[in-house]
Amino acid sequence: MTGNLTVLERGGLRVAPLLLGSTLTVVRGGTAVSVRLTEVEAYEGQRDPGSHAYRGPTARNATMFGPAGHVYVYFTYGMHWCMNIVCGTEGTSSAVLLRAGEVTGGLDAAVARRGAPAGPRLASGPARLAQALGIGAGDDGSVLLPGPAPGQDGLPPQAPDGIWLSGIRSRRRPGTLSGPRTGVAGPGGGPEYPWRFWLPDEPSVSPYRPAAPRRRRTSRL
DNA sequence: CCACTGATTTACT
DNA sequence: GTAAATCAGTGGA
Repeated sequence: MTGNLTVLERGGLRVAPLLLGSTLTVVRGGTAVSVRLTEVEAYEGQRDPGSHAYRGPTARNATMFGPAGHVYVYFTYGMHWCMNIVCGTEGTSSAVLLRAGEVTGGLDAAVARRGAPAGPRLASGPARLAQALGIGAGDDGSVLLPGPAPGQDGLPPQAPDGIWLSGIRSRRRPGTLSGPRTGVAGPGGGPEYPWRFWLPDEPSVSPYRPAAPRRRRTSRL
């Protein structure tokens, strides 16, 4: 199974459910961590009020406007990194946010990075997933490589640094669930955009949470 | 279990 | 100036 990633060009909304159950492996400095994806969200560029690309290209979202098969990584809330896979044709700014997964390889490294015990919460939530994988500053724009990483599935080890995706489906798995996106403010977070997808009966799937009500931050008197 | 709060920085208005 | 595709901790039921 070589991994043909041309399916990503179909766009995030079509691709998101196909990513469920696939395996993402990140190799950094000789350490590999793998997750089996259980929860994702699609973002559809300038036609999607919930997307970072809704108001057009900026320095931050530039990678989203590039070709499919690259990684869009953004920093938010002053401390968290989140990871997307860019989909669609170049210029459409479509992407899929990777929200949760089950750690299937490199458990010790994932536990060390997270500073949390092994268990279903280790990579449950987009920031936890990115942290477990070692994704952060400098990974935005990285290329996604097809197929299992070297060292997996009987391949010889000694993988160079890289991000691999294997096992993407060509058809949506029956029983796949969907609903409104988590933490998205405004109309993009409503039921008109049920673009969050997850697998049933997976403990790593994060609980749904509506956008946080605006909390007063300055001048508390 | 649930509700609420602080953390902490960037990008954009 | 302010909101942000979040998370960990606290306190209460």
